[in-house]
Amino acid sequence: MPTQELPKQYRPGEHESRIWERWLASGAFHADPSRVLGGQAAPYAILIPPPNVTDRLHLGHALNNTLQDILARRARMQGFETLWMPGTDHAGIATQAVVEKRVYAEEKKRRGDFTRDAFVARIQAFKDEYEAVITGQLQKMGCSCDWERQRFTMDDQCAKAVREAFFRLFRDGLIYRGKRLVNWDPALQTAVADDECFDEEVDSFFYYLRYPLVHKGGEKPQSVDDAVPVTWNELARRGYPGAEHQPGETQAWVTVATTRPETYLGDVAVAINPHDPRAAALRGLHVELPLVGRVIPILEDSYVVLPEAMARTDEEKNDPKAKFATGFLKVTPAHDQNDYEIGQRHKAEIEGAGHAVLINVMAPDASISDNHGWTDVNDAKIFVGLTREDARAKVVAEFKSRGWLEAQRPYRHSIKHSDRTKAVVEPYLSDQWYVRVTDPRLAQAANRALHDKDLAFHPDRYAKTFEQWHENIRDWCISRQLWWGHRIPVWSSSAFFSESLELQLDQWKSESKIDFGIVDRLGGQFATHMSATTSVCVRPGNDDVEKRLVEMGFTQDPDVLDTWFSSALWPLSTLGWPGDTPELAAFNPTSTLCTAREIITLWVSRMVMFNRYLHGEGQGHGPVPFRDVFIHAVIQDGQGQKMSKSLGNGVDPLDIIASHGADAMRFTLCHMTTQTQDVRMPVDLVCPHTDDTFTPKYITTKDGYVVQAPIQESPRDKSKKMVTVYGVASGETKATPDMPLAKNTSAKFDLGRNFANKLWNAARFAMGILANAAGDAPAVIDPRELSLPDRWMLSRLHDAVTSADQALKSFEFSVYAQVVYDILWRDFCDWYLEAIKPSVAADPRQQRVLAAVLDAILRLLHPIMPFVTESIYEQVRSLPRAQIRGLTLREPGRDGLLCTAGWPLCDASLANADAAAEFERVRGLVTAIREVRATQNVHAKRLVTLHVPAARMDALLAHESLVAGLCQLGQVTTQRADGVSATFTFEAAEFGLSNLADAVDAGAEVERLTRQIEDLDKAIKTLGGRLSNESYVAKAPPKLVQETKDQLAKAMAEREAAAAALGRLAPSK
RNA sequence: GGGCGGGUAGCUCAACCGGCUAGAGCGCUCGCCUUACACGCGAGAGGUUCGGGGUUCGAAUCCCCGCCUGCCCA
Repeated sequence: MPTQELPKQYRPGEHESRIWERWLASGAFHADPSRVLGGQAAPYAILIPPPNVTDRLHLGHALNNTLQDILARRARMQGFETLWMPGTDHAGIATQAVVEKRVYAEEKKRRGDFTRDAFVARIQAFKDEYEAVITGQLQKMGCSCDWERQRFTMDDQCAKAVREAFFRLFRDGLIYRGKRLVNWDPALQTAVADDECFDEEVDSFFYYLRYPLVHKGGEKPQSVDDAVPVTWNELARRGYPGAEHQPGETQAWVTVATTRPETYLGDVAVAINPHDPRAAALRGLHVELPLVGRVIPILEDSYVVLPEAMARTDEEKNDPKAKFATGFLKVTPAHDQNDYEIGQRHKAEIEGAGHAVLINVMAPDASISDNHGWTDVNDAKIFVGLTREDARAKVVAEFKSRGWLEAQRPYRHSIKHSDRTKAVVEPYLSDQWYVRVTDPRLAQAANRALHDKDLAFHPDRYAKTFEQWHENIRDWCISRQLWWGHRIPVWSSSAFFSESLELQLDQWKSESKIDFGIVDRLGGQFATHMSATTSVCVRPGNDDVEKRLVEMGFTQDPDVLDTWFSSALWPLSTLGWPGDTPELAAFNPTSTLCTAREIITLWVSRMVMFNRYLHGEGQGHGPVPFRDVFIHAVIQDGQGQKMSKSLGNGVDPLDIIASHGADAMRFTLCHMTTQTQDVRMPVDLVCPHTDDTFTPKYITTKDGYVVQAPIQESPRDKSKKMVTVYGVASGETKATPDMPLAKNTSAKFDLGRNFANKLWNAARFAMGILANAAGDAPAVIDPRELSLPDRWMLSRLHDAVTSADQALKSFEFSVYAQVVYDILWRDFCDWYLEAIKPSVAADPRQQRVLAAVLDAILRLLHPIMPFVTESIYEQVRSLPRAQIRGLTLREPGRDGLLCTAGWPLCDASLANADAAAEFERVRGLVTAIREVRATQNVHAKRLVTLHVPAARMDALLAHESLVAGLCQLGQVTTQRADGVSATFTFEAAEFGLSNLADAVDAGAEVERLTRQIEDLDKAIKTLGGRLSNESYVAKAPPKLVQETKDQLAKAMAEREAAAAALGRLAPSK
């Protein structure tokens, strides 16, 4: 295409899809493990953090994937066999919830109206839809993934890995069944997820219950008779504040405050804050639960809220619970999440008192029951069988009648309810599966990777997050009461086994088809007696065994695995594990993982543990899944709120690609990725009716978030409306033909758009020169033979490549963006192109340098702006070339594509300090002349005359035409300017400019010179002050002192020259 | 409660080991449609580096105290 026909602006939409097709057709992104295994290339692999199929990607994902693509493309150009593995995550809870909502909204049907298989099919269809959307988004962004290898965490290959991993962990005793509190809907008798609940304020009461104090009896404390009452007199002796005011010889008590008195049946302790003045006096004492007779310890735990009167700080005083608190908290671990944690923290003390930490006093329908873990019922049998509401009334009545109810105060608070049934959600103990990550082969193995330097975080402070997580890790609950996910591969039976059945199971076990795990909390490994359950895990690929088990009366666990279980296997499953595949051999361990902070514990940690446990020699000694983990910033909206689906403030990358282009988006995102800061992204809307960009109206949600109002008016025509992403996401509005969805945009991306455009035009200009140029140049050019601008440009190129290499090596993405910005715009466009304009048409060698430098810059920019660079490269490639000694530009490997060309390599010989210094002088002089021209309003085209002090003429002569071209000089002379002229100082000498105009604005000159003198005076004062400080001269490094002296001398000389010029202009001053 | 960040120009962010008159982009002011680019060119204005103490010849940078703010884990 002739250059003249290239449009003046780079229009991304005209290039992106064509370039994408060329890339795909070339197979450039497809990795070949055999090249690694055959030793022809070193591997470089990145695993995509698989996005949830729940929703479209937003700008946070765009950032995440841009960074990965930059790393992948550069590695590919550097000659690594590069695999960027793409895929998506099934995101169990989130996806199922989204589909349930959608199905209800559209068909008014609930999950229970479908069979499990039918409903899973609906989710599957939803997943297919969003997987396609996400893939499209990534491809539009230019992501150079190996698309032929795309995976999904629930596809067959990943499912096999999940089954095998579960089997091995189960077999090795690292998976067990245990109890945990879940949100329980007693009406449906099922667990519900957090996002299936809503909070609602209800009017209720705080009840104040008195528990009598006792000394625990002998070795069998559960025997009520052994407990000895504690009297107020005794408490007074122990220093209990206020005890002396109580009737001395009667039994003392403590008062707990609770909103749920019926749960007292399951209390296992009473807790007090260690800072409570009463704590010391109570140490070692117990209380006896009324009617139940259970003797339970008094614990000290700082979770307990101090009553208002004892609060030590305003913060404590302002705790809303402080008004109601007594300082004593009943601890019911089986019926309250916070109490559960207190129970875990004080396990030993509670068990030391002779009973379990978890005492469940309810049946699944939330009625009081002694069949689900409660044994010491005693006189409390009067409550058994009551509903939780009736039980509450009766507990209160019983306490009251015995004088144990101290008070009852109205209290309004919010309570969790089930979406479906509106029933109050009950924290309820249920059976769950766990991975014993506390085993040293898992958690410790992960930390060892850090200490052995097999694994590194960037920035490295995140290593601490990783390390501390593993040090404090708790076993991982992996079961979820959902339908969407990997079904737990365990079949159980509580039946009595015949001998032949046992033989059959043993046979399968010996063939490694199944394994027995830890069966249940009773701990039986083998269950051949009635009360226990036998659970077997079936290895993948034994469908016949599964079938037979069902025939024998076994049923498969209905739960599915936590999504993170399959994500944790991502480095293995995507590469074909448990198969012995070339991909696995070539690319695991992978090279770099790019992700966000909160993922360190959720995902990074688990991948490290599983890879080390399951791969290679395994058992915690296997390889790490990746060597470097880069943690990048979080993109917030304009208000500093994190982008999220629920807030509806996520910006679709396709919107930005539409307004600015993919390259502009990528460049800007990369430019924002500094090491410490999260980034804010204020967005505007594009009116779908008029294409105007405008700032939307905002509203504050009831939760206090600031979001775009659901409906917006067109700025030019108020009658035209549109809806926002928030409006749709919140369900408040819907897009219609009259009211379409408005796209987002942000002026932030102008940076990248302008930069892409600058590159486009620089290339357009260079092509214009080079396409028409004639003349022969040597095939090999030695930089030493070149002109100053050429030598300088090559030296700058060397510096830029070195800096870019360093920046990317240390994952400093914004530095990389900065470096390429400066080399292209500041160096290549502002100075180099301007400098060679007069000479390049007639200088074939300079033409070769121009072509080579442009080519090198395209390569340097390709990872961050792949589309525009590839488009330009289509033409640059065909230019006549010469080898510039010291600069290596390897030819493309496939189809002439830049994405397969070599990363620029600059020999140290290209660095040229002399050329840099010399060019810097030219630049200084040019800038000084331009400043005078600007002050004097000299027209851009007017050629002015430069008057040079005779002593400086020789130095200048060599670069006269260069300077002349850069600031429109007509003549250069050693004669003094007479008549209409201006003066300026450069390198402490006085220069003149004439022929500026018909008259010189003396006032402007005086102002400029005066300002200059003021600046110099300031500098002289600073520098002089530094030198007059004896300690500075004595203690600072001599080099620095000398530097200061030189600077001072120069400033003083400049000041003198400027003052002289000023004196001539305005002798009176 | 534990851990990790941030507070620098009107805005968004830089500033390596403590050392350049604290930089860049946007915005602003002035002049230019200078045949690559007005998504541009040239020239400018703009900062008590959150507050207070300390260490040092020298502090945006290190230490202590305080204030504000974000995130992760519990």
